[in-house]
Order: sequence, then structure tokens, then C-alpha cells
Amino acid sequence: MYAPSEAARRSGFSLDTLRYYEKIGLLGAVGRTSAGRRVFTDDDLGWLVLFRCLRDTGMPIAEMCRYAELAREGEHTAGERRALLESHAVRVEEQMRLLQNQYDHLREKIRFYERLG
Amino acid sequence: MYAPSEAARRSGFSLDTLRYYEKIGLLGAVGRTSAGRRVFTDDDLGWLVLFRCLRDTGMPIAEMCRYAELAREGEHTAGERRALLESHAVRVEEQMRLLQNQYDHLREKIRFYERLG
DNA sequence: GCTTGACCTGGAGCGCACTCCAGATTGAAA
DNA sequence: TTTCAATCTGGAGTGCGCTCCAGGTCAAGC
Repeated sequence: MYAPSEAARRSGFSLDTLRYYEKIGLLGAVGRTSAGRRVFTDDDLGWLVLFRCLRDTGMPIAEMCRYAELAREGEHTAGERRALLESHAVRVEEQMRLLQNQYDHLREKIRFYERLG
Repeated sequence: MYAPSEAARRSGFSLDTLRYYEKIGLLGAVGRTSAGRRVFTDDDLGWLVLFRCLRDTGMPIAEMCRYAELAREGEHTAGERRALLESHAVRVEEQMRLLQNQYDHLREKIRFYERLG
């Protein structure tokens, strides 16, 4: 059980982002205290860690929503979820190759300045 | 000498983006035909290739503008330009590490689905 | 009892990087 | 000569992913 600030700290998302993710239905209904304050479970945290991973690798929010929705639909969507992650992973691989390539060009450019003096 | 569409094709930027880059002063004044159509030189193309590299590695446009401005100021800004690229390269390295890490997590998650059947 | 700080809601606003549009012009092909 | 694709300008609009705000509630420490 984590207070909002703790969930934010552990997930790396801001409080506003956590509220936003709940509002758009990315995070399922988060528990509340009797006073209406959010209480995040370990399960919620698990989702947040996954979202952190997917966001950091460039998945759009709409696609994360799709994934979360599938998961809520039950076990029978496991194949589809796996396919979704798999095709994302392929895109990430391309992204890594591009990044490495352009990084190399950047280093080349820097060497040009180094040779200048 | 390249027509706009050719410059777009070679740089990977859209026509609108090329116009936009000129408008905000990222690209210095691009030449025109007597009828007012843009003519891109090899030098322009060189800049576009650099911008492609910097954008692909996540540099914000404002920073590219800064770099371009320095270059226009002359030789004496070479040190500052180099420092700018160098600190960008460091950020890119961090970005690559993060991406690799999260990619590994993603692969782990996919393996979970694979074990499921 | 009072203050303080964390949290609540609904909704508006923002920064970035384009992207699209209207209305006009041009130049090469049929 | 007509037509049509490429291009021009200025300016408005878009999509994404948050981020901020006002006005209010609540719990704990002094």
C-alpha cells in the first residue's frame, strides 16, 4: 500500500501523470481511503513499472491502453498481448539501430572539431 | 542544386518541415529561382543531414538553432559548438543505456508470455 | 484549536514539432 | 494551348502527453 507521493517516487511518474493515467483508463480504478485518497497496491506499482518501460521505449499511450484493456479482458487475450509486445520490441530494435547510427555520425562530427584544435 | 521535393526525399524531412525550418531560422536563407521557388544547395543538404542526425538523437529544435547560429557567427565559435555536440552526445549515451535496459525488461516480459504457452 | 502539507476534483492550458489549408503561381507534358 | 503537378505565402490547426490551477478536504503535529 503506497500513498500517491510514494507511488510517484517509485514509478518515476509525477502525481499529475498518475492521476491522468487513471483518468484515461490506463490504470484501472485505484483504491481509495475513506477520505477519498488514492492507495496504490503492489499490483498497481507493477503496472506502473511496465508503463515506465513501455513509455521509455516510445510506445504511445493509446497502445498501452490497448494492452491494459486486453489484460483486463482476461487470460484468453494473452496471445494478442504477447504479439503487441513483440511488435513493439521489433520497433525498439529499429530505434536502437537508428540511435546507434546517428550517434556514430555525431561522434564523427565531434572528431572533426577535435582535429580542428 | 535540388528542388524542394528532392531535398525532402534526401533529408527525410517533409516539405512543410523544410519550410518550417527556414521560417524559424534553423536553415539560413535558402536560394530561390526567379519565380520564387526554393533551390537547395549541397551545403543546405549537409545541414539537413546534420539536423536529421540531431533530431533522431533527440536534440530539441531550440538547441539546433543555437548551434546553427553559432556556426553563422564564424570560426571563433568552434569550441562552443564542439562543447554543445559533446554534451549532447553524453545525453545520447544515457538515452542508449536506458533504452537498452528497458528493452531487456521488455524481452523479459515477452519471455513470460512465451513460457505461458 | 490551529496550522500545515498532502491530497482531492474538474477542467483549462501548455510546449513541442510539426501539419494543413486557402488561394495563387509556375513550368513541363500532352 | 490546356492541363496538371509542384510550388509559393501567411497563418491557423493538430496531436501528444502531460502540467497547472482553483477551490476544497483531511490528518497530524504543535
